[in-house]
Amino acid sequence: MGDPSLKYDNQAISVDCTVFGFDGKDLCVLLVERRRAQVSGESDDLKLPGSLISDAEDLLSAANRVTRELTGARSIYLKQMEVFSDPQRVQGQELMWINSYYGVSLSRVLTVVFFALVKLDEKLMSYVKRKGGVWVELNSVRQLALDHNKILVKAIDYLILLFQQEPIAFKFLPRKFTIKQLQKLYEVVFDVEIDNRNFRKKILSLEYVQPISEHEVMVAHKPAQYYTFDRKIYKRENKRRFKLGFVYK
Amino acid sequence: MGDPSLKYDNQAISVDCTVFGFDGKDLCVLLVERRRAQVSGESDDLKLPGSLISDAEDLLSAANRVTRELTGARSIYLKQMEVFSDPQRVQGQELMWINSYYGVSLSRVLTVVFFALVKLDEKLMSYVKRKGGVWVELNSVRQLALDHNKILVKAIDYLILLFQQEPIAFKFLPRKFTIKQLQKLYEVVFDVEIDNRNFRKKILSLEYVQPISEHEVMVAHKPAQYYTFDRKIYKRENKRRFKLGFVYK
DNA sequence: ACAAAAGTGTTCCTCTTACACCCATGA
DNA sequence: TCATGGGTGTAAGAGGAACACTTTTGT
Repeated sequence: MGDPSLKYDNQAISVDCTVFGFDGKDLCVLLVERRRAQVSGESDDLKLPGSLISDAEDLLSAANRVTRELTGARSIYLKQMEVFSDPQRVQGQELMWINSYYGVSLSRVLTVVFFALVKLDEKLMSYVKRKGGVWVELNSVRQLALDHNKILVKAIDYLILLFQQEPIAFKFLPRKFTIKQLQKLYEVVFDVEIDNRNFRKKILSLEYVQPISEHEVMVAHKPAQYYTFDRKIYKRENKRRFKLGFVYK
Repeated sequence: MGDPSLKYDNQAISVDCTVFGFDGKDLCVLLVERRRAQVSGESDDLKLPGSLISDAEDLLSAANRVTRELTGARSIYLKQMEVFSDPQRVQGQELMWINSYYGVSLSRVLTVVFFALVKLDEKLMSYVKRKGGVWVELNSVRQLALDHNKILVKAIDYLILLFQQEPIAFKFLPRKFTIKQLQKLYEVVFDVEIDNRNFRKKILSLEYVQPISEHEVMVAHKPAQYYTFDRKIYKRENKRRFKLGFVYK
């Protein structure tokens, strides 16, 4: 038997999702209002969408359930990020709220944070609005419920890291996009200005970014070429050749 | 109240630790024998060290507890990796074993995998041996208990990824090491051969790897210079300048 | 003197940077 | 015709890759 001085019961697990979107200008995160009718007076506040998980589901399914309910989208890019496990992370009023909301009586809740990326199109925006979600530009996020500010900070770091490891930029953009849109996205994520000639060269050298025979229409300037991300080519070309670059600087 | 069709009870969380070490020649992982006196006949098999977590501890503390018990070492590099949450990941005999071992009755167990690196010195080796742990060279790992082979595969991927992001190589090596030792480590991790002239140049260009006034002794060849990892310089120099390299290839 | 591993330099090539002007369109 | 953003080329520099011989020690 395990160490008898330890107790192994009464813990619950939730998922919280940090859903990011790019509106062409800024990075936004999806938040929901916490309904706290049961809890005394305080004004409602914002939190990341989340849920306790049920006996039968794994974490990814739970995260899919949460994001689907709020956005209507079925195939969202989702990645497990980190577990927040401080036994004191939820207590007092916060814990009471969870217990009353879910009809349970837990003494602690661990949360597994998922990281999600969506394309912010009209359809999705209006679905989210109907469901009570709000998109908040990252620099405008104020105090969130629970420890969700802390979670968001880590998720932003993780976003920047992932951008360097996988071509996830395209998860943010419509199927057809211009190089300028892509550049703007990189500029926002890394908070830098990028020379567009160099950026073009770089992107055009990636074989998995393919021009399509379509241009912008109805714009008061030279219409931009549309490009598309070719997943098949990416998968094929993705063997990187040997370089000493893997030695950490 | 949450979706009343879901049930939120009877779940437990464990940590499992993939502890890696480098013996100068190979990468090894720390395994323990599962004692299964209670379970019928089968021969004991190997697993990753782990434990259910208790009500009062967070995950990192639990991982520290597990690794400390087995290695005697107090300050081990530990990093949370991934949660394995398939509701069916542990069932039947495996689940019975957990329930009888810990004196609980759970219907599922999630596990949070931690990733750990240690310096394989004499003291640690003998402590581990006394505690019943074994170091197994990565290519010699056979069938493990539970889903631990799956976990190990992910942990190895993660090791390779981390090597490119942080200078964790030094966590494997003694305080003073030779460039050849460091090179061998990179060769094993990335499974490549590295030209030693180029590798030297690269390492000597890193200001945080400092020569000390000490050389190998009692070797039947030109004694190698010892170097050391200077954490302070690393922290200071760690602002990388802007490069388009962040655009994913 | 020999075996064994440490240590050293140069050339070529690729990738990154910095930088300024013309082009196509709608209004 | 003008305002707006799209699209283009070149030269200089930094870093990575390929490559073979000399040095220092113990035996």
